[in-house]
Amino acid sequence: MSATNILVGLSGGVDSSVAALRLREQGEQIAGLFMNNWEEDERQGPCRAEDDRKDAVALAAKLGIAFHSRNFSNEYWDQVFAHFLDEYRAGRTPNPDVLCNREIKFKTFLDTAHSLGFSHIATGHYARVGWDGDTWTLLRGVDRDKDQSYFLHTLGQHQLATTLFPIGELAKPEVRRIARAAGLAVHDKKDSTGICFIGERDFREFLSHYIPARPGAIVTPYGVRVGEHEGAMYYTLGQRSGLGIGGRQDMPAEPWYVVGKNVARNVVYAVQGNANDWLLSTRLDADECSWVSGSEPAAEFRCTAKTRYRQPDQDCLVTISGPRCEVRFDAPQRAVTPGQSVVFYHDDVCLGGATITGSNAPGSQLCEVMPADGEQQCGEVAHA
RNA sequence: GGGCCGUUAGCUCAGCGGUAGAGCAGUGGACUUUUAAUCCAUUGGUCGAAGGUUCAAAUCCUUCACGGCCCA
Repeated sequence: MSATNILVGLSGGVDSSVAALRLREQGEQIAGLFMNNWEEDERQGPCRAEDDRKDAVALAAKLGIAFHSRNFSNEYWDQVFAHFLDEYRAGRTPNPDVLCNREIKFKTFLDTAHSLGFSHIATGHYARVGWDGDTWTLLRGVDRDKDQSYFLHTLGQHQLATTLFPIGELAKPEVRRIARAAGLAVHDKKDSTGICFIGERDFREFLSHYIPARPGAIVTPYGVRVGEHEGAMYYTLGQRSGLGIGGRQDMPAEPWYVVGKNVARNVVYAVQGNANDWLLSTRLDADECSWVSGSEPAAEFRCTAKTRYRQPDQDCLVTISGPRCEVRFDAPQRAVTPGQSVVFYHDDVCLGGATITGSNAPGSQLCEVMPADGEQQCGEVAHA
């Protein structure tokens, strides 16, 4: 690769550090940019973003490259977080990191790089960019366990043409080994998890700062009140923890799972057993289809898909209709959740994805099949 | 008024002479750049109360309290 002018997104973690290191060793002209996209409440505790920033600064110094810093928190709030909250209010379960990549890392950051005179950007994602002689392709990271292509499925030709993923060919242990060999202080830094830029949180507590609690009933699909929740929008399909439902007479001693919810009536439906039928679906509907190549592979095609991150690929048939698509799975899927992304693959190639709007899981039909008398049942159970 | 059954961790229950267990819930950790799931670990009880029998009682006896059912 000829010498290009690359701006590397530095997070202060191992992955982006090694990404920068590799480019540097390849003789590329690079600079680093650290972004701060979330203003901490900073009530107490050390500010993690500040520590990360120091790590990024130290790395840039060690590599002898220019260091830039930007605060995109306004953009993050407007383009990612506002939508994230709207989705929760509407009872769906959004995926902020998919949006964050589309709106911040591969838009705001990319634009910033261009305006600073850089031709390319690079990040520490576990994914690869390919060229098939005609179009750019997005490939899974070689480390199947860390692959992050799921979060990158909204990238298109424009982004991939100017993006490098220097560690996409590496496995995580190798990345750490390289970091240690190069004497990078962050070689054993813990992987960051939680929402990108926001971090690991007690999720319900975090959400409650933006969406006020609204206690209501947890009900079986048959209308039996089995517990109380803090607000239907705080729960997601398939969720077990946080329901607080103990033993009940005449019911098996199995854990309870959310199988449906009705935000308007503030009811959460729950059933016992991890893989109960109420959670299983064989097809889903999705909207906002986006294709890496720029257009859908065909009006109808077979491929594999993930309905959530780190899920094994599932065989399916996709049927396109405009911006929407329908996905039929060969085997039933558990807890297909509106708001999450369904991402399509042909082997290692990520074709694109879409936002799930609904499925044919019995539990997800509960809102509709609980009409007038259902209303009554819900009111009844409130003081049962 | 009489009879029977029950009262053990937050919840549902097991233990039925040698000073307590399970599932669920909860908590912590692992995994994980969403939310989950999953896995591992773990907190928690003066066994309704008071007497008595016994070397020893959650376990036997008596009384009381509170539930539930049945007969009048």
